[in-house]
Amino acid sequence: MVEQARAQTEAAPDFRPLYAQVRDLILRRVVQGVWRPGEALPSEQRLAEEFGVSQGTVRKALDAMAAQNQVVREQGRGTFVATHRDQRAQFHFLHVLPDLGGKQMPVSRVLSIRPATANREEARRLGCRLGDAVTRLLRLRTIEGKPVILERIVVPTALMPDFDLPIGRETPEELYAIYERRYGVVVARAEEVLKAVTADRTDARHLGVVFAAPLLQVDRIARNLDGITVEWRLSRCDTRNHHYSSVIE
Amino acid sequence: MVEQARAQTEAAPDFRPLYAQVRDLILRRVVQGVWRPGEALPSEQRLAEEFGVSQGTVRKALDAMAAQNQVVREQGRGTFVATHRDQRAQFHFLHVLPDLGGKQMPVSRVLSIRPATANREEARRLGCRLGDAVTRLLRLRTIEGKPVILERIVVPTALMPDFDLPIGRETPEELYAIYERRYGVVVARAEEVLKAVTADRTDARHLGVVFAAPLLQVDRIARNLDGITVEWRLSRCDTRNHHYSSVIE
DNA sequence: CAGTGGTCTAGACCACTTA
DNA sequence: AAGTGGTCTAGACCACTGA
Repeated sequence: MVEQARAQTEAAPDFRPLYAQVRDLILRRVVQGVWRPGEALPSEQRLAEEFGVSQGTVRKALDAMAAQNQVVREQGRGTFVATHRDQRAQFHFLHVLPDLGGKQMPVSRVLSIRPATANREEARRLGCRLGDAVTRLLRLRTIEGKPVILERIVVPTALMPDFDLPIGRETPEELYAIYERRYGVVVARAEEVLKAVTADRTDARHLGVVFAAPLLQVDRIARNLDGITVEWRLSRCDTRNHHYSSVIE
Repeated sequence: MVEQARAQTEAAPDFRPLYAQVRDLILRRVVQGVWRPGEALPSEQRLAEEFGVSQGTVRKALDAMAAQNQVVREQGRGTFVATHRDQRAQFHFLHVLPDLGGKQMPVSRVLSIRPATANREEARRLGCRLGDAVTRLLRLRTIEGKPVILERIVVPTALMPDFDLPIGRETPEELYAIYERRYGVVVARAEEVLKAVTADRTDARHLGVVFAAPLLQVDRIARNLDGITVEWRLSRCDTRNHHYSSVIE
């Protein structure tokens, strides 16, 4: 197995546990698009034969991946590459919910979308160079008819060329599902920084709050399976009737 | 094993996987204080013999518990009941951090502490009856010398009788470590609801912000291993130079 | 029915800690 | 050296899915 790993990854002996090596080999193939989101992986037995390890070792690798939402396992059916086009994943990155009433997907409308070049802050946050091509997006999300979240989104053109969306109309698909379908870019992880801020004129107009009203700001960096930054998103939320939900366990 | 489980839990056949039954048996003993926080559990082999299952099944149960931070496993040493008196656990429930500069434990000072009876809201949040005895606590936390978090904390007297703390002085120990040491109450899980609010007079005075300044409010319900609510905490944070950090993966 | 993942077992060897 | 958890294997049987 170590030999096989070497053959595929370029020398460099690897003394980590076999299951960790197997996990990374599978992950690499997912990143390369050998198996696309939503598709089935080969069975544990086939993977074990291919990698020259026991089925139990493959199982441990896949269980670890399932724990990180990288694959989904279904008894009797198989193991599938995680996808945002899937009910399961819909709410994983959505933490803003109504105070009363259950989970419900917000309705999203694009206010503006246009190509630009990364300013200093965008370059820093996206990990690209100053002046690199990006797409800037302003989006309003409403929950149960009420405007709740105003989002300023920046994506690097290098990863998502010619990114465009219809303006004004309801966007039928989740943004991360669109990244995935159009570009094969899979958001696997996000880091969020939350602060309380005051509404500026733009916030106030779109969210229907008074100027300087308190808003919850969510600053999110989204990364793919490789850890590459694929989006910077700055959301401002009216939390009078909604909240950000977090569980620690 | 199913028979043994029955013998210990009172009839009721259990068709769940063995490892899940083993996990719950171990969890119950931890809740009952058979093994106290920080203490070592018997080895996998001993537990396997006692429960009449294989070592692999006990391992799967303990691995699942370790994944939920209920136990800590150390190669060559043993498996230990999780404790808040432990560097590892210190930051698990602390999500408010300085924007610049690494993690650092806040300094906590009690402003007031007094017994009371649960009002309607407290009873609802704590899951106790209106008028039940509680202890109310007002606490200020400073990070790098700056006041950052003002906390209103309510704990049920039923779980933590005669709860008291010195006022004004720096509290040397974490509150959850105190719950654990004094009462054997282990906080295992918390649900947080975040909103942006405006500072009232009390907030403004203690946090050094102007009246109506935007603050991040963190409303937390803390539960023990059994899911019993052990604390309601309403924190208001000045997020001008600090933030609430959240990772989604 | 064949094929998949889920559970459970038994045993081997390794890495690490403690004495 | 003895005891612990960590890794890896092999094989059995079960529960579930879909043709």
